[in-house]
Formats: sequence, structure tokens, C-alpha cells
Amino acid sequence: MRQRETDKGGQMAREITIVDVADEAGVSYATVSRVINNKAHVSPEKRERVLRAMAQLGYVVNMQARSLAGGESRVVGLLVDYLSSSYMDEIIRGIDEALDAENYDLMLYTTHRRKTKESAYVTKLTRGLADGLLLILPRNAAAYLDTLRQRQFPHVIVDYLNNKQNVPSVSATNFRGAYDAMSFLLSLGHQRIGFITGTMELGSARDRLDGYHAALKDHGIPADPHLISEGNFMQPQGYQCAQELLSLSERPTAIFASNDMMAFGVMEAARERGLRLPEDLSIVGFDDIPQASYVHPALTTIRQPLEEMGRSAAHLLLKYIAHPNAEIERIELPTHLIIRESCQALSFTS
Amino acid sequence: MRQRETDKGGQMAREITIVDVADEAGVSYATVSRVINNKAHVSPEKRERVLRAMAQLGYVVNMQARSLAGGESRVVGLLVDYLSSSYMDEIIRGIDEALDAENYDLMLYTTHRRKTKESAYVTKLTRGLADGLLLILPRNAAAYLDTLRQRQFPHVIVDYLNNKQNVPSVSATNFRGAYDAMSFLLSLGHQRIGFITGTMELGSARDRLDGYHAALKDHGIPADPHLISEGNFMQPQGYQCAQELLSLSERPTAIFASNDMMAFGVMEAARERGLRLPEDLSIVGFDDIPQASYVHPALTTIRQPLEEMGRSAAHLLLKYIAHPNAEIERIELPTHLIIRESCQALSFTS
DNA sequence: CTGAAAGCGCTAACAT
DNA sequence: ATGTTAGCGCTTTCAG
Repeated sequence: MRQRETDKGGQMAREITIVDVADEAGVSYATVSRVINNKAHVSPEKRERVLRAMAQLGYVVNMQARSLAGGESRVVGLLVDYLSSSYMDEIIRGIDEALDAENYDLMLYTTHRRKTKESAYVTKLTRGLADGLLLILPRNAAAYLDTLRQRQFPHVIVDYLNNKQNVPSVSATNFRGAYDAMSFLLSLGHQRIGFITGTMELGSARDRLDGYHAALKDHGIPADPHLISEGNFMQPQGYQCAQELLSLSERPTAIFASNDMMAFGVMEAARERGLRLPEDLSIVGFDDIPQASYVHPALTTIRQPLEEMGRSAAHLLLKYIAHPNAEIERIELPTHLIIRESCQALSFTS
Repeated sequence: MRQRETDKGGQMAREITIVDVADEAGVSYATVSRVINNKAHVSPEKRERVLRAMAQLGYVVNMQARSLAGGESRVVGLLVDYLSSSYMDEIIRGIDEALDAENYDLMLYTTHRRKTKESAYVTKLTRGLADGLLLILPRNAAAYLDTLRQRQFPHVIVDYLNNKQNVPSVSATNFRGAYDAMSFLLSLGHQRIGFITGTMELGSARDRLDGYHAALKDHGIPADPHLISEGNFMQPQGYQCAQELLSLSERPTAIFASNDMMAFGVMEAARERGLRLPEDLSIVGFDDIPQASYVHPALTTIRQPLEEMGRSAAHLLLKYIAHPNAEIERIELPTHLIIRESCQALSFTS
């Protein structure tokens, strides 16, 4: 089927190859390849002719062929569980930006449906046209991390710091962020502070919980297990957990949710109970997604430098692509407390 | 560089190819190819042997090679401007599901940064390993639609119905949905109904505006240009437009936002002005993203069958991949009015 | 039913 | 500096 006919006999337009460009420019096609890849050893004059021919013919490289032939593809894969809200958006924006600057393309793969074959999926991916792989918040990464390492395939994980594994990663200072949030609440006089965790299989969720505990301990406040409710980073769950927390006989005066989405759920629950915000309940989130400043009252939260994390991960990956044996780095970017309107000092009367 | 050495001399594990499988199974590699592609003319016994060898060696096809050699890649590309909120999520979920069922892989490309080179980008894509392309809400698609058509490359647009172009697409009944929303508001006694448009370059945004006008006209209510504010489908803009609308000397008693995110912005603006919802202002959105039911008051909105749209688009695309010359279809899926708590009949006193 | 062999478009030695 | 050539892994004729 040399001619690539479609099933009904329609003809696919023949692809313009470097051979065509070479003919047009009157040079060998190796020279065209050199020009395309910006290699040295091409006379300015011929380079010019090739460039012109390329433009004229509308030549576009065939990445499959390039990749097959052993060249770099200048694309990196991005593996995510599923696309969720602004959180991913911002990280991806950062990645995108950094990659674009270095002339790399991004391919995004969603895996959420293939829990079982993730490993095979990654294998397939790494044999594919990507030069490297970025993983955001992988759930059961353990399975394919081995594959990646074995194949010496450049990869960086974003927002996942499993302390047991030595994997290149970029994340935020989750422990510190949570600690800061708690310190703030504590400084406001709150003592009974409810905490809604994230998905506990994630390192970031665990670190935040640890930060919560540490702050409490440092302030000499005994931890009350009833004050901790297990969430999953999603708004409905935040709502549920808040209901639970707010039903406690000794109601918390503040709730610290492990991310903004759940904090929004807390707001709903509080409002539904007729609680005034922030008078009757102080709320702190985590992430600082754009919406945090839109809601009412504007959410006090711990900002994660999401975009920066993405950018940073991309740079790190590019480094590994260039130097596969570079030392494994685990970058932690600083979080910041963003004070808005959802918290208030504990008044004596309440 | 036959051996594919890394820059520091580390060796990349050699890929397992069909030749390895052939050796292991003791057959020619053409036979392995036949087995992989489920072609006829292979004895059950050899097929069995090949399958076993594949499993044993952990063979995974190299898509680049396959694609280069002219076979199908069983992957479809998905082109989006940027990843925004739950809206994309849901559509993608539907696409994902349909594709998975047919054993296709999805590759997602974000283009938002390359406004200018989109056309070249698409060309590149279509020369790549995708068998077909799905486009969600493309902004300036006109540029590459031609390329797609010229190359006879299977493609389907989701949520974009530019009436001037004959392009395969799937969308919702935007006009009808807007008309229904307005009818509902009108039936509640509202007369002065503010409207916040979407990004006007999109067909769906225009259709919703048309629906707004048509409903007004059918009810004999003269259109007031002051009541229409141009938004962009984003929450902050919804907030802005609402401020504008609510500052009108003759304030609207209801606002219909072209999507849910903007409706949330309206809620903020209203709350900030001390307006009670829905007593002082009725609000209707469009889309019915998950959050619509979380907010307070729960948002009355027009549901778009997002997931279904994605699924439908995927099926249509698969059809074009199988039959490139199949007739161009433009599917419109029905919208539905979802009544929640953000609207109230206009009382005589207000 | 099966194997041999010719490319797909490109990169990277290897010559010149 | 430039051309020649050998594959990359796979699909698909084309012969048996």
C-alpha cells in the first residue's frame, strides 16, 4: 500500500519528505537533515537554499521517522491520573511554558482508566516518541517507577514526595505549609482546630497531616483524633468532613482543609448550618487556586507555587534528557501563607 | 550510534522487538506481525507460540515504527486550547471512555501558547502517530481546518458549530438551552433579565445569545442592550459583568450567565452587594458542571451532556477513521433545564 | 500458511 | 563541507 489509499479509494496527499526538500534545493538529503537539526558543517549558502525550499514546500518533520531513526523527538510526555480543576491547569501551564521556551512539545496522557495496565502503558510510552516523562501526582506510581528507572528513561514527578523512594521530583514544602497555616490559626487563639486530610496515599497529604500535628505539639496542644477527618481532595468530601467536624459536641472554631476545593466544601457546610464566616468559623485551605480569591469570604490559604513547580519540573526533566546520569534531585519549593478573609481571631464570647 | 549510548556512557536497555519474539517463538518475524495485528493465515499453533513468547519477553509494540510502516497507530489526538476546569474534564472523560472501549489511546495536546503556529502544529500532528484528531472548542480553528480537510485527516470538533463551515462536529443545543432557561425565568415573572455572554467568537456563545433574544422576542419583551454584558466564560469576568449589570439604574431581577463559572461570579457580586439569593436576584447558569450543585444556593442551570458529547465525538471520529469519506455529520445533543435553588418567582413587592 | 524482502522518513556514522 | 549508506522496528507485498 505504498500509496496509502483510504478505504474508499481517496488518496491521502503524499507527505513532503526531506527528499523532496533536497531535490528542490539541489542538495543531498543528508544536508537537509543537517539544516533541520541545526548541525554545523553546512555552508550558509546551502543552508539558505534548504530553508527556502522547506518553507516553499511547507515541509514538516515526521516525528515518527525521526524518533525511529534514533534522534530526539523533542517531545515530553505528561502523565496524569485525570484532569482536575485549576490545580493541574496551573502546573501544566508552567510545564508548557518552560518546554515551549526550549522548543519541546508536550503530550498529555490521562491514565485514570487503566489502573491495572499502567505499567505496560508507561512502557509503551517510553518506547514512544517522548524523550522524557513528567508525572503529576501519580497514584500507584510504584508500579511503573521501576520500569522508568530500568529503562533509564528521563522522568520527574511533580508533587509527590514519597520519602522511601529516590525519585527525581518537584514539590512544595507541604509540611512547612501546613505548619504555617496552623501557626496562624493558633496565633489567632484557636485551640480546637479541625483538620481535613487529603488522599492519604499521597506523600503531600501525609506531610500536611504531619505539619498539622507538629504545630499542635509545638504549641502544647494535645491532638484530638476526633478533630481529624479523612478527605480526598474533592469538594464534596470536604463538605462531608466538615459536617462531621461541625457536629462534634465540642465544635472546632477553625478548620484547616488540605486543599482549597475541600475548603470550599467546608464553607458550604458552614453556611448551611447558619454559621457566619469567619465570625463563627475560621477556615484555611491549601493550594491557592484562582478561585480561592473569588469566593466569599476570600479564602486564607497556603499558596503552592503551582506554575513554578511545573516550570521547575520541566527544567529538571530537560536536564535529565541532556544528562541521563545526572544526580537525582528532589526539589521542594516554598509555600506561602496568603491571608485573606476567612479567618478571624477567636473572640472571648464565642 | 547503533547502541544508543547515553551521554555518560550508560547503556539504554535494548528494546525487545518482534525479531526477538520471532526468535523466541521460532517463526519469522512477519508471522509475529500477523499475530500482533490479528491477521488471518496463522496456524493456531504458531499463534499460540508467538503469544507465549510475547508475554514472556514482555514485548510492547513500538508505535513509531508501526506508524512509519503505514499501519494504524490506534491513537487519536485531542487538541485543546488550554485545560479549563471541569468542563474539559467531563468531555474528556467521555472521549476517554469511548476510545478505551475500542482500544484506542488518547494523546492530548494543548495549544494555547502557539496561536500563530497552530496550523503548522496541526500539520505536524497529523503527520504524527495519530489516526484522527478531536478538537474541543478550538478558537481560531479556521486556520487548520483547511489543513485537516486537505489532508483528509479524520477529525471532529466538539462544542463548536460554526454554521458557515461544513465540519464534522458534536455540540449541544445551545440555542434551545438558552431559550429554555429564559422561558423558565420569564415564567417566574422576570422581565428585566440580564445576560452575560460567553466568548463571542465561539459558535456556542453566539447561539446562546440568540436563544436569549428569541425568548425575549417570543414573549413580547423588547431587548435592552444595557442588559447584555460581554463575558468570556471565566468566573472573574462573570463577576465583573454582574457588577455592571447590578449597577444599572433599573436593576435586573434575574441574570442568565452563559456558563456556570460566570454564574458563580454573579453570585459573588450579588453577595458582595448584600443581595439575598435567590430572593433579590435569580441566577441561571449553563453547563451544569459538578460544582453547580455544590454551591449555595445550588445553581439552576442548563445541563449540557458533556460526557455524552465526548463519547459521541469519539464514536464519530472512529467512524471517519474507518471510513474517511463518510458523510459529514453535525450532531447536536439535547440540553436540559436543571432546576435547583438559585431562582425564585418575582414577588410583587420587589 | 509462512518466510523473504522492500520500504516508511529520518539520523548518524562513514566516506569523500 | 557534503554525499552515501546503513539501519531504527514494523507492515505489507510477493513468492513460495
